Amino acid sequence: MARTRFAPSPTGYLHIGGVRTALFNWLFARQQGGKFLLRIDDTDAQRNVEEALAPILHGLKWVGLTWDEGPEVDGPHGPYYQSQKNARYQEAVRTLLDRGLAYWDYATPEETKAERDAADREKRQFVYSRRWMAKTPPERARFEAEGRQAVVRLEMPRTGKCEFRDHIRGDVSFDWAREQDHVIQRVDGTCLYHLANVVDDFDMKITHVIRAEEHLSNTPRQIFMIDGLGYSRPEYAHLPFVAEPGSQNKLSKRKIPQYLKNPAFKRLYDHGKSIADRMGLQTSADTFNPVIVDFYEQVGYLADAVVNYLLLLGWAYDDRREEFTRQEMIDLFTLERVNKAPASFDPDKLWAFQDRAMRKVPVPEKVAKCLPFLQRAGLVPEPAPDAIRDRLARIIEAARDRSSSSGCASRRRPARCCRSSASASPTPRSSMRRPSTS
RNA sequence: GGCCCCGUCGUCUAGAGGCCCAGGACACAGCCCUUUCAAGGCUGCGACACGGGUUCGAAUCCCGUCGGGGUCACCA
Repeated sequence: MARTRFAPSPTGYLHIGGVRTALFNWLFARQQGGKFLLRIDDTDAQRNVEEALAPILHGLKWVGLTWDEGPEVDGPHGPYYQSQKNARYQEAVRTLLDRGLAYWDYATPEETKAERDAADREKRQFVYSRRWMAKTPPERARFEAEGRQAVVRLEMPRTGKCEFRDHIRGDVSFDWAREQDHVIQRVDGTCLYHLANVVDDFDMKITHVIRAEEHLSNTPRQIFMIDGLGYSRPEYAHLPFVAEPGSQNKLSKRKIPQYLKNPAFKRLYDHGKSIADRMGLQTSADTFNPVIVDFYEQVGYLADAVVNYLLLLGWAYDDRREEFTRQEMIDLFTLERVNKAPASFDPDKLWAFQDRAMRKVPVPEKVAKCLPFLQRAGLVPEPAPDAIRDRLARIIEAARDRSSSSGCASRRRPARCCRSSASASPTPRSSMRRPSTS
């Protein structure tokens, strides 16, 4: 049975690219009749894991990517937080040590850095001298007598190649000699990401590792541990990045000012901001940001439209079909059809999906969807009187095409939207605009 | 810089040697429909990074170049 996972670290927000990674994992698991798990990669002990995790769980729920095992639902292969598994990781480290695949290293960070710098200066590849390597108790005792403390490093091969198959990239190979003796356990005994990752994937019986391309070059060291620990290798699929509008750079939540120079991105942002302002929402870049999924929920997008758009970022079914229901996505998705090149985020196209999807929403549902927005904006009293509901329904009914097309593709549309959502008078006109985007 | 990955219209993509002087979608322009604005319909603009091969034939295979990205932590 296929088991996939999405393993975010608790950063306090859910990146749109992360949603896509989660989506692909979810689709694959659902299609195979397998399980989709959520695991929290918090080996780097943080104080407010709970607080930093909440937005991520919330975002996944909003887009409907439910997990079968993980936080809140738990499961038979927990815990699903890496911070709770250090003993288990140390056990794996011991195994690697026992098998001679890892060693105690007594170099200080300064000494390691000095070697690295020297290699840099001489323009050669850095290879650790293993000068402070200790593999036997006497060696350890000697270094410890000097007052040194040890980390555990992998003793990586220095010849040969690491080869593996990737569902998206085909056969990939790396020279072992390029790999470093990576640290897997810190001086304080806590373990690092790669080790934890490998152990968890094994403990959780993950069969397919579907993750972003940035992990492609991390794969050899993980495979080294997987093989060393006697685990079986999962299948891999390294997804291309979601790139910035109009470029190949990885989309980043910190570059909003730069993205705002892109007209389409600016339209997307301004439209959202005008709605947020009208409702008195906080719009600092940390929370209100089109690179973060929350943005779309706050502004009133349809989760299905966002998901449908994201599905097409790096994946296509054929040369015609672009709209899919959840079930169709599940039935039709294949890793083999995922593109290799990075896909840049196109705000206009996202908007087109939202617009089209909105037109299909029945009036009563639209009323229900936009009511909370009108209320937050102070245009409708909190328990909405029936008279207002009726009137709202009639407004939306009467203006259906218009309101659904207020999100249409014309350049002026967003501007008009903004104007109307910002307008204070609860006239039919102004109140029917917002629904169109809610 | 080393290594790895990638390279079809502005953007997302279809294309697995002849069906392609390259198809669809978004955006853009124009026309039709329409009391208006939308929606819808139609038309247009617009790409195989470059150079060599292989082949009767290449976007598709091979080599090189160029370009872009990723990665090289006691981060994840």
